Amino acid sequence: MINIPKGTKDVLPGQAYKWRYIEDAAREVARVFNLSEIRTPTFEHTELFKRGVGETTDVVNKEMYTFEDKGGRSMTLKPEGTAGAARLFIENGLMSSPMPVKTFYITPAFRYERPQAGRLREFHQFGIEVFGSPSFETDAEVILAASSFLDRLGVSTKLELNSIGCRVCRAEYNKALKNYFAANIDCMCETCRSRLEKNPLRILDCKEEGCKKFIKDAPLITDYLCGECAEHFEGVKSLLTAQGVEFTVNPRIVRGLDYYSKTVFEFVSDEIGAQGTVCGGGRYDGLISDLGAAATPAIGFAAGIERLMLLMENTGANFPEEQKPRIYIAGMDAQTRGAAFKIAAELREKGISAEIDHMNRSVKAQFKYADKLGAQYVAVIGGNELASGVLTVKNMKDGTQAAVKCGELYSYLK
RNA sequence: GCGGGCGUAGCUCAAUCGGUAGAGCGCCAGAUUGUGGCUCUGGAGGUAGCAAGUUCGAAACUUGUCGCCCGCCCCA
Repeated sequence: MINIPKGTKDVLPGQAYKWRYIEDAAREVARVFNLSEIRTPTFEHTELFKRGVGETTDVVNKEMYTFEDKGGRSMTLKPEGTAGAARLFIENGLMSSPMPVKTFYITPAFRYERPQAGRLREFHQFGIEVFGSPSFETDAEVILAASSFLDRLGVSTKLELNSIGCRVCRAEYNKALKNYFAANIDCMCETCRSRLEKNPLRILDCKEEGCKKFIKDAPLITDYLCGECAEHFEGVKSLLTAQGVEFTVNPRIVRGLDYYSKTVFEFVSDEIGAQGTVCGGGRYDGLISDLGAAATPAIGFAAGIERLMLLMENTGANFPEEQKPRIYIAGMDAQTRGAAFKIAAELREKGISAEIDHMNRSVKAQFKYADKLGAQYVAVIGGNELASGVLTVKNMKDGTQAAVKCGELYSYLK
Protein backbone atom coordinates (compact mmCIF):
# COMPACT_ATOMS: atom_id res chain seq x y z
CA MET A 1 0.00 0.00 0.00
CA ILE A 2 1.37 3.36 -0.98
CA ASN A 3 -0.05 6.06 1.23
CA ILE A 4 -0.32 9.78 1.10
CA PRO A 5 2.89 11.80 1.56
CA LYS A 6 3.43 13.30 5.00
CA GLY A 7 1.92 16.71 5.46
CA THR A 8 -0.54 16.46 2.58
CA LYS A 9 -4.28 15.95 2.67
CA ASP A 10 -6.96 14.36 0.52
CA VAL A 11 -10.22 16.15 -0.06
CA LEU A 12 -12.86 13.43 0.08
CA PRO A 13 -16.10 13.18 -1.90
CA GLY A 14 -18.65 15.42 -0.29
CA GLN A 15 -16.02 17.66 1.29
CA ALA A 16 -14.88 19.88 -1.53
CA TYR A 17 -17.89 22.13 -1.14
CA LYS A 18 -16.18 23.59 1.93
CA TRP A 19 -13.21 24.55 -0.16
CA ARG A 20 -15.48 26.00 -2.78
CA TYR A 21 -17.28 28.03 -0.16
CA ILE A 22 -14.05 29.62 1.07
CA GLU A 23 -12.75 30.15 -2.44
CA ASP A 24 -16.04 31.73 -3.51
CA ALA A 25 -15.84 34.11 -0.57
CA ALA A 26 -12.29 35.00 -1.60
CA ARG A 27 -13.36 35.68 -5.18
CA GLU A 28 -16.29 37.75 -4.04
CA VAL A 29 -14.04 39.91 -1.86
CA ALA A 30 -11.64 40.21 -4.76
CA ARG A 31 -14.48 41.35 -7.00
CA VAL A 32 -15.70 44.14 -4.76
CA PHE A 33 -12.16 45.33 -4.06
CA ASN A 34 -11.42 45.27 -7.78
CA LEU A 35 -8.60 42.75 -7.54
CA SER A 36 -7.70 40.82 -10.65
CA GLU A 37 -6.75 37.14 -10.53
CA ILE A 38 -3.25 36.01 -11.43
CA ARG A 39 -1.81 32.51 -11.66
CA THR A 40 1.87 31.76 -11.44
CA PRO A 41 3.65 28.44 -11.88
CA THR A 42 3.87 25.91 -9.07
CA PHE A 43 7.65 25.94 -9.36
CA GLU A 44 10.08 28.74 -10.05
CA HIS A 45 13.83 29.17 -10.27
CA THR A 46 15.22 28.62 -6.77
CA GLU A 47 17.00 31.94 -7.08
CA LEU A 48 13.69 33.82 -7.07
CA PHE A 49 12.87 32.70 -3.56
CA LYS A 50 16.40 33.08 -2.29
CA ARG A 51 16.45 36.68 -3.38
CA GLY A 52 12.79 37.43 -2.81
CA VAL A 53 12.03 35.77 0.50
CA GLY A 54 15.53 36.22 1.88
CA GLU A 55 18.52 33.98 2.46
CA THR A 56 18.38 34.32 6.23
CA THR A 57 14.78 33.14 6.58
CA ASP A 58 13.85 29.69 7.82
CA VAL A 59 11.59 29.28 4.82
CA VAL A 60 14.54 29.51 2.45
CA ASN A 61 17.13 27.91 4.71
CA LYS A 62 15.42 24.73 5.66
CA GLU A 63 11.90 24.46 4.31
CA MET A 64 12.05 24.58 0.53
CA TYR A 65 11.22 21.75 -1.83
CA THR A 66 14.17 22.24 -4.15
CA PHE A 67 15.15 19.91 -6.97
CA GLU A 68 17.26 19.89 -10.06
CA ASP A 69 15.40 19.46 -13.34
CA LYS A 70 16.70 17.35 -16.18
CA GLY A 71 18.50 20.33 -17.63
CA GLY A 72 20.46 20.83 -14.43
CA ARG A 73 18.51 23.94 -13.34
CA SER A 74 17.64 24.38 -9.68
CA MET A 75 13.88 24.63 -9.22
CA THR A 76 11.76 25.12 -6.11
CA LEU A 77 8.10 24.48 -5.39
CA LYS A 78 6.65 27.81 -4.31
CA PRO A 79 6.79 28.22 -0.53
CA GLU A 80 4.57 31.32 -0.67
CA GLY A 81 2.85 33.47 -3.26
CA THR A 82 4.42 36.89 -3.12
CA ALA A 83 7.75 36.23 -4.84
CA GLY A 84 6.05 34.65 -7.85
CA ALA A 85 3.55 37.49 -8.05
CA ALA A 86 6.38 40.01 -7.95
CA ARG A 87 8.20 38.11 -10.70
CA LEU A 88 5.05 38.11 -12.80
CA PHE A 89 4.66 41.85 -12.27
CA ILE A 90 8.23 42.55 -13.34
CA GLU A 91 8.56 40.06 -16.16
CA ASN A 92 5.37 41.13 -17.90
CA GLY A 93 6.10 44.83 -17.70
CA LEU A 94 3.09 45.57 -15.54
CA MET A 95 4.94 48.57 -14.13
CA SER A 96 3.94 50.40 -17.27
CA SER A 97 0.25 49.83 -16.70
CA PRO A 98 -1.84 52.26 -14.65
CA MET A 99 -0.98 52.03 -10.98
CA PRO A 100 -1.82 50.45 -8.70
CA VAL A 101 -1.91 46.92 -10.09
CA LYS A 102 -4.27 45.06 -7.81
CA THR A 103 -4.06 41.28 -7.91
CA PHE A 104 -5.13 38.18 -6.04
CA TYR A 105 -4.47 34.48 -6.26
CA ILE A 106 -5.48 31.16 -4.78
CA THR A 107 -2.55 28.81 -4.84
CA PRO A 108 -0.99 25.75 -3.26
CA ALA A 109 2.29 26.34 -1.44
CA PHE A 110 4.93 23.93 -0.21
CA ARG A 111 7.16 23.97 2.83
CA TYR A 112 9.13 21.04 4.19
CA GLU A 113 8.29 21.20 7.91
CA ARG A 114 7.05 18.87 10.63
CA PRO A 115 3.27 18.85 10.26
CA GLN A 116 1.10 19.80 13.22
CA ALA A 117 -2.28 21.38 13.80
CA GLY A 118 -2.71 24.07 11.15
CA ARG A 119 0.53 23.21 9.40
CA LEU A 120 0.82 21.11 6.28
CA ARG A 121 3.63 20.58 3.81
CA GLU A 122 1.28 21.35 0.99
CA PHE A 123 -1.17 24.04 1.96
CA HIS A 124 -3.24 26.65 0.18
CA GLN A 125 -3.36 30.39 0.33
CA PHE A 126 -5.67 33.11 -0.77
CA GLY A 127 -3.39 36.08 -1.27
CA ILE A 128 -3.67 39.60 -2.57
CA GLU A 129 -0.82 41.77 -3.79
CA VAL A 130 -1.15 45.42 -4.72
CA PHE A 131 1.76 46.92 -6.63
CA GLY A 132 2.71 50.52 -7.20
CA SER A 133 1.05 52.47 -4.43
CA PRO A 134 3.07 53.92 -1.55
CA SER A 135 0.06 55.45 0.18
CA PHE A 136 -1.32 54.40 3.53
CA GLU A 137 -4.80 54.23 2.04
CA THR A 138 -3.62 51.16 0.18
CA ASP A 139 -2.40 49.55 3.39
CA ALA A 140 -5.75 50.21 5.00
CA GLU A 141 -7.62 48.91 1.98
CA VAL A 142 -5.64 45.67 1.90
CA ILE A 143 -6.21 45.10 5.61
CA LEU A 144 -9.87 45.90 5.11
CA ALA A 145 -10.06 43.32 2.33
CA ALA A 146 -8.63 40.69 4.65
CA SER A 147 -10.99 41.70 7.39
CA SER A 148 -13.95 41.61 5.05
CA PHE A 149 -12.96 38.16 3.82
CA LEU A 150 -12.80 36.80 7.37
CA ASP A 151 -16.12 38.45 8.23
CA ARG A 152 -17.76 36.88 5.24
CA LEU A 153 -16.69 33.47 6.47
CA GLY A 154 -18.07 34.28 9.89
CA VAL A 155 -14.82 33.63 11.74
CA SER A 156 -13.66 35.82 14.56
CA THR A 157 -10.02 36.76 14.86
CA LYS A 158 -7.94 39.50 16.39
CA LEU A 159 -6.03 41.91 14.22
CA GLU A 160 -2.52 42.73 15.36
CA LEU A 161 -0.73 45.57 13.69
CA ASN A 162 2.77 46.94 13.66
CA SER A 163 5.17 48.98 11.60
CA ILE A 164 8.69 47.73 11.18
CA GLY A 165 9.80 50.85 9.38
CA CYS A 166 11.68 51.45 6.18
CA ARG A 167 15.33 50.81 5.47
CA VAL A 168 16.33 54.09 7.05
CA CYS A 169 14.60 53.79 10.39
CA ARG A 170 15.18 50.07 10.62
CA ALA A 171 18.93 50.61 10.39
CA GLU A 172 18.66 52.94 13.38
CA TYR A 173 16.51 50.49 15.23
CA ASN A 174 18.79 47.56 14.50
CA LYS A 175 21.65 49.56 15.91
CA ALA A 176 19.66 50.25 19.06
CA LEU A 177 18.73 46.57 19.36
CA LYS A 178 22.32 45.46 18.97
CA ASN A 179 23.41 47.88 21.64
CA TYR A 180 20.67 46.75 23.95
CA PHE A 181 21.17 43.02 23.55
CA ALA A 182 24.96 43.11 23.40
CA ALA A 183 25.18 43.46 27.17
CA ASN A 184 23.35 40.21 27.86
CA ILE A 185 23.84 38.25 24.68
CA ASP A 186 25.96 35.63 26.43
CA CYS A 187 22.96 34.67 28.56
CA MET A 188 20.71 34.23 25.53
CA CYS A 189 20.04 31.21 23.37
CA GLU A 190 22.20 30.15 20.49
CA THR A 191 19.82 31.24 17.77
CA CYS A 192 19.51 34.67 19.33
CA ARG A 193 23.27 35.01 19.41
CA SER A 194 23.49 34.26 15.74
CA ARG A 195 20.60 36.61 15.03
CA LEU A 196 22.31 39.51 16.79
CA GLU A 197 24.56 40.19 13.82
CA LYS A 198 22.45 38.87 10.97
CA ASN A 199 18.96 40.09 11.85
CA PRO A 200 18.49 41.46 15.37
CA LEU A 201 14.81 42.12 14.67
CA ARG A 202 14.21 38.41 14.80
CA ILE A 203 15.38 38.20 18.40
CA LEU A 204 12.10 39.82 19.39
CA ASP A 205 10.32 36.72 18.13
CA CYS A 206 12.23 34.35 20.43
CA LYS A 207 10.08 32.30 22.80
CA GLU A 208 12.91 30.97 24.99
CA GLU A 209 12.13 31.80 28.60
CA GLY A 210 15.72 32.83 29.19
CA CYS A 211 15.57 35.32 26.34
CA LYS A 212 12.12 36.68 27.02
CA LYS A 213 13.17 38.57 30.12
CA PHE A 214 15.66 40.56 28.10
CA ILE A 215 13.26 41.05 25.23
CA LYS A 216 10.63 42.47 27.54
CA ASP A 217 12.45 45.75 27.96
CA ALA A 218 14.00 45.96 24.52
CA PRO A 219 13.55 49.20 22.63
CA LEU A 220 10.38 49.37 20.56
CA ILE A 221 10.45 49.84 16.82
CA THR A 222 7.60 52.27 17.09
CA ASP A 223 9.93 54.66 18.95
CA TYR A 224 12.43 54.55 16.12
CA LEU A 225 10.22 55.14 13.11
CA CYS A 226 11.36 57.98 10.89
CA GLY A 227 8.99 60.86 10.32
CA GLU A 228 7.60 59.46 7.12
CA CYS A 229 7.09 55.96 8.50
CA ALA A 230 5.46 57.24 11.67
CA GLU A 231 3.09 59.36 9.64
CA HIS A 232 2.30 56.46 7.35
CA PHE A 233 1.53 54.21 10.31
CA GLU A 234 -0.72 56.86 11.87
CA GLY A 235 -2.55 57.12 8.57
CA VAL A 236 -3.20 53.40 8.45
CA LYS A 237 -4.41 53.31 12.03
CA SER A 238 -6.75 56.23 11.68
CA LEU A 239 -8.36 54.85 8.53
CA LEU A 240 -8.90 51.50 10.18
CA THR A 241 -10.34 53.15 13.26
CA ALA A 242 -12.63 55.26 11.11
CA GLN A 243 -13.92 52.09 9.47
CA GLY A 244 -14.54 50.47 12.83
CA VAL A 245 -11.86 47.83 12.36
CA GLU A 246 -10.56 46.82 15.76
CA PHE A 247 -6.86 46.17 16.16
CA THR A 248 -4.11 46.19 18.71
CA VAL A 249 -0.63 47.47 18.00
CA ASN A 250 1.82 44.70 18.78
CA PRO A 251 5.38 45.99 18.50
CA ARG A 252 6.60 42.42 18.71
CA ILE A 253 5.30 41.17 15.41
CA VAL A 254 8.18 41.34 12.98
CA ARG A 255 7.31 38.52 10.50
CA GLY A 256 9.75 35.95 9.28
CA LEU A 257 10.02 36.93 5.66
CA ASP A 258 12.71 39.46 4.84
CA TYR A 259 10.79 41.47 2.32
CA TYR A 260 8.47 43.23 4.75
CA SER A 261 8.75 46.92 5.56
CA LYS A 262 6.52 49.51 7.24
CA THR A 263 3.07 48.06 7.91
CA VAL A 264 2.85 44.43 8.99
CA PHE A 265 -0.21 42.66 10.38
CA GLU A 266 -1.64 39.32 11.44
CA PHE A 267 -5.15 38.09 12.00
CA VAL A 268 -4.86 35.64 14.88
CA SER A 269 -7.14 33.05 16.47
CA ASP A 270 -6.66 31.02 19.62
CA GLU A 271 -9.12 28.33 18.50
CA ILE A 272 -6.89 26.27 16.25
CA GLY A 273 -3.86 25.32 18.30
CA ALA A 274 -0.42 26.78 18.32
CA GLN A 275 -0.40 27.98 14.73
CA GLY A 276 -2.91 30.73 15.28
CA THR A 277 -2.13 33.10 12.44
CA VAL A 278 -4.90 32.71 9.92
CA CYS A 279 -3.88 35.58 7.73
CA GLY A 280 -0.69 37.60 7.64
CA GLY A 281 0.89 40.22 5.48
CA GLY A 282 2.40 43.62 5.13
CA ARG A 283 4.10 46.12 2.94
CA TYR A 284 7.17 45.15 0.97
CA ASP A 285 8.46 48.27 -0.70
CA GLY A 286 11.92 46.82 -1.27
CA LEU A 287 11.06 43.52 -2.91
CA ILE A 288 10.66 44.63 -6.52
CA SER A 289 13.99 46.43 -6.51
CA ASP A 290 15.64 43.50 -4.70
CA LEU A 291 14.57 41.43 -7.67
CA GLY A 292 16.33 43.84 -9.99
CA ALA A 293 13.52 46.03 -11.32
CA ALA A 294 12.74 49.71 -10.79
CA ALA A 295 11.75 50.32 -7.19
CA THR A 296 8.00 49.81 -6.80
CA PRO A 297 6.14 49.90 -3.51
CA ALA A 298 3.75 47.03 -2.81
CA ILE A 299 1.66 45.46 -0.11
CA GLY A 300 -0.23 42.22 0.31
CA PHE A 301 -1.33 39.39 2.53
CA ALA A 302 -1.89 35.67 2.44
CA ALA A 303 -4.58 33.73 4.28
CA GLY A 304 -4.14 30.03 4.97
CA ILE A 305 -7.14 28.17 3.64
CA GLU A 306 -6.62 25.02 5.74
CA ARG A 307 -6.30 27.12 8.88
CA LEU A 308 -9.47 28.97 8.04
CA MET A 309 -11.26 25.69 7.49
CA LEU A 310 -9.96 24.40 10.82
CA LEU A 311 -11.14 27.54 12.52
CA MET A 312 -14.56 27.31 10.91
CA GLU A 313 -14.93 23.65 11.86
CA ASN A 314 -13.73 24.21 15.42
CA THR A 315 -16.09 27.09 16.01
CA GLY A 316 -19.08 25.50 14.34
CA ALA A 317 -19.28 27.99 11.51
CA ASN A 318 -21.89 26.86 9.05
CA PHE A 319 -20.96 25.89 5.57
CA PRO A 320 -23.84 25.92 3.11
CA GLU A 321 -25.25 22.49 2.36
CA GLU A 322 -23.89 20.60 -0.58
CA GLN A 323 -26.21 20.26 -3.55
CA LYS A 324 -28.20 17.02 -3.58
CA PRO A 325 -29.71 15.30 -6.61
CA ARG A 326 -33.05 16.81 -7.61
CA ILE A 327 -34.53 13.50 -8.63
CA TYR A 328 -33.79 9.80 -8.58
CA ILE A 329 -35.42 7.71 -11.27
CA ALA A 330 -36.05 4.10 -10.38
CA GLY A 331 -36.62 1.44 -12.98
CA MET A 332 -37.54 -2.22 -12.43
CA ASP A 333 -36.76 -4.43 -15.36
CA ALA A 334 -34.61 -4.12 -18.42
CA GLN A 335 -37.18 -2.06 -20.27
CA THR A 336 -38.09 0.38 -17.55
CA ARG A 337 -34.48 0.78 -16.50
CA GLY A 338 -33.77 1.79 -20.07
CA ALA A 339 -36.53 4.37 -19.86
CA ALA A 340 -35.12 5.68 -16.57
CA PHE A 341 -31.73 6.07 -18.18
CA LYS A 342 -33.24 8.06 -21.01
CA ILE A 343 -35.30 10.34 -18.79
CA ALA A 344 -32.31 11.06 -16.58
CA ALA A 345 -30.24 11.94 -19.63
CA GLU A 346 -32.90 14.38 -20.86
CA LEU A 347 -33.22 16.07 -17.48
CA ARG A 348 -29.45 16.46 -17.13
CA GLU A 349 -29.39 17.96 -20.59
CA LYS A 350 -31.72 20.65 -19.26
CA GLY A 351 -29.71 21.26 -16.13
CA ILE A 352 -31.61 19.13 -13.60
CA SER A 353 -29.42 16.83 -11.52
CA ALA A 354 -30.73 13.30 -11.82
CA GLU A 355 -29.57 9.92 -10.59
CA ILE A 356 -30.42 6.35 -11.55
CA ASP A 357 -29.57 2.86 -10.39
CA HIS A 358 -26.13 1.52 -11.23
CA MET A 359 -26.13 -1.53 -8.97
CA ASN A 360 -29.17 -3.44 -10.15
CA ARG A 361 -30.99 -2.87 -6.89
CA SER A 362 -34.58 -3.72 -6.05
CA VAL A 363 -37.07 -0.86 -5.98
CA LYS A 364 -37.00 -0.88 -2.20
CA ALA A 365 -33.23 -0.71 -2.15
CA GLN A 366 -33.34 2.06 -4.72
CA PHE A 367 -35.56 4.10 -2.43
CA LYS A 368 -33.16 3.55 0.43
CA TYR A 369 -30.28 4.57 -1.73
CA ALA A 370 -32.10 7.64 -3.06
CA ASP A 371 -32.80 8.62 0.54
CA LYS A 372 -29.15 8.32 1.46
CA LEU A 373 -28.19 10.46 -1.50
CA GLY A 374 -30.65 13.07 -0.31
CA ALA A 375 -32.59 13.10 -3.57
CA GLN A 376 -35.54 15.46 -3.32
CA TYR A 377 -37.81 13.41 -5.57
CA VAL A 378 -37.99 9.80 -6.64
CA ALA A 379 -39.84 8.77 -9.80
CA VAL A 380 -40.72 5.13 -10.33
CA ILE A 381 -41.13 3.64 -13.76
CA GLY A 382 -42.86 0.30 -13.95
CA GLY A 383 -44.97 -1.33 -16.61
CA ASN A 384 -47.97 0.95 -15.88
CA GLU A 385 -45.96 4.12 -16.19
CA LEU A 386 -44.30 2.92 -19.32
CA ALA A 387 -47.66 2.21 -20.91
CA SER A 388 -49.39 5.42 -19.76
CA GLY A 389 -46.47 7.82 -20.00
CA VAL A 390 -47.38 9.13 -16.55
CA LEU A 391 -44.80 8.89 -13.78
CA THR A 392 -45.38 8.56 -10.08
CA VAL A 393 -43.17 11.21 -8.53
CA LYS A 394 -42.65 11.05 -4.80
CA ASN A 395 -41.55 14.02 -2.74
CA MET A 396 -39.10 12.46 -0.32
CA LYS A 397 -39.43 15.16 2.25
CA ASP A 398 -43.15 14.99 2.93
CA GLY A 399 -43.87 11.62 1.34
CA THR A 400 -46.55 12.87 -1.00
CA GLN A 401 -46.85 11.44 -4.50
CA ALA A 402 -47.99 13.05 -7.72
CA ALA A 403 -48.78 11.74 -11.18
CA VAL A 404 -46.68 13.65 -13.67
CA LYS A 405 -46.74 13.20 -17.42
CA CYS A 406 -43.36 12.29 -18.79
CA GLY A 407 -43.28 15.39 -20.97
CA GLU A 408 -44.07 17.63 -18.00
CA LEU A 409 -41.44 16.26 -15.67
CA TYR A 410 -38.98 19.01 -16.44
CA SER A 411 -41.37 21.85 -15.66
CA TYR A 412 -42.50 20.00 -12.54
CA LEU A 413 -38.95 19.90 -11.22
CA LYS A 414 -37.66 23.18 -12.55
C1' G B 1 16.18 19.37 13.16
C1' C B 2 14.40 18.56 18.56
C1' G B 3 10.60 16.92 22.42
C1' G B 4 5.86 14.26 23.99
C1' G B 5 1.61 10.97 22.86
C1' C B 6 -0.62 7.14 19.95
C1' G B 7 -0.97 2.83 16.09
C1' U B 8 -6.90 -3.18 16.94
C1' A B 9 -12.65 -3.66 10.95
C1' G B 10 -14.01 1.74 6.08
C1' C B 11 -14.86 5.27 10.75
C1' U B 12 -15.02 5.92 16.39
C1' C B 13 -13.30 2.80 19.95
C1' A B 14 -13.48 -1.81 23.72
C1' A B 15 -11.43 -6.35 25.87
C1' U B 16 -9.82 -8.05 34.61
C1' C B 17 -3.91 -10.84 35.65
C1' G B 18 -0.56 -12.15 29.05
C1' G B 19 -5.05 -17.36 27.32
C1' U B 20 -5.72 -16.82 20.80
C1' A B 21 -10.52 -10.40 18.55
C1' G B 22 -15.45 -7.45 19.94
C1' A B 23 -19.18 -3.27 19.87
C1' G B 24 -21.41 1.06 17.77
C1' C B 25 -21.65 3.57 13.16
C1' G B 26 -21.19 2.62 7.97
C1' C B 27 -21.84 -1.10 3.87
C1' C B 28 -24.83 -5.39 1.63
C1' A B 29 -29.26 -8.54 1.91
C1' G B 30 -34.01 -9.70 4.07
C1' A B 31 -38.83 -8.77 7.33
C1' U B 32 -44.77 -11.82 0.97
C1' U B 33 -47.29 -8.70 -3.64
C1' G B 34 -43.71 -1.90 -7.24
C1' U B 35 -41.91 2.89 -2.14
C1' G B 36 -37.09 5.62 1.87
C1' G B 37 -36.46 7.46 7.04
C1' C B 38 -37.85 4.08 12.69
C1' U B 39 -37.28 -0.99 14.26
C1' C B 40 -35.73 -6.15 13.88
C1' U B 41 -32.80 -10.32 11.60
C1' G B 42 -28.71 -12.03 8.88
C1' G B 43 -24.07 -11.18 6.11
C1' A B 44 -19.43 -9.27 4.31
C1' G B 45 -15.17 -6.98 6.35
C1' G B 46 -9.06 -7.67 10.64
C1' U B 47 -1.34 -10.28 8.48
C1' A B 48 -3.76 -6.34 15.74
C1' G B 49 1.44 -0.86 11.37
C1' C B 50 5.94 -3.91 10.41
C1' A B 51 10.15 -6.86 12.34
C1' A B 52 12.69 -9.20 16.03
C1' G B 53 12.74 -10.80 21.27
C1' U B 54 10.61 -12.76 26.18
C1' U B 55 6.81 -16.75 27.08
C1' C B 56 3.73 -23.12 26.89
C1' G B 57 0.91 -18.95 24.99
C1' A B 58 1.52 -11.76 23.00
C1' A B 59 -3.28 -7.06 20.59
C1' A B 60 -1.22 -6.66 25.61
C1' C B 61 5.60 -7.08 27.95
C1' U B 62 10.86 -5.45 25.66
C1' U B 63 13.72 -3.51 21.55
C1' G B 64 14.03 -1.69 16.78
C1' U B 65 11.52 0.36 12.68
C1' C B 66 7.68 2.83 9.96
C1' G B 67 3.42 5.88 10.30
C1' C B 68 0.06 9.43 12.48
C1' C B 69 -1.07 13.28 16.07
C1' C B 70 0.46 17.32 19.31
C1' G B 71 4.24 20.77 20.71
C1' C B 72 9.27 23.61 19.77
C1' C B 73 11.54 26.49 15.78
C1' C B 74 9.09 29.23 11.92
C1' C B 75 5.04 30.47 9.17
C1' A B 76 -0.57 30.79 6.30
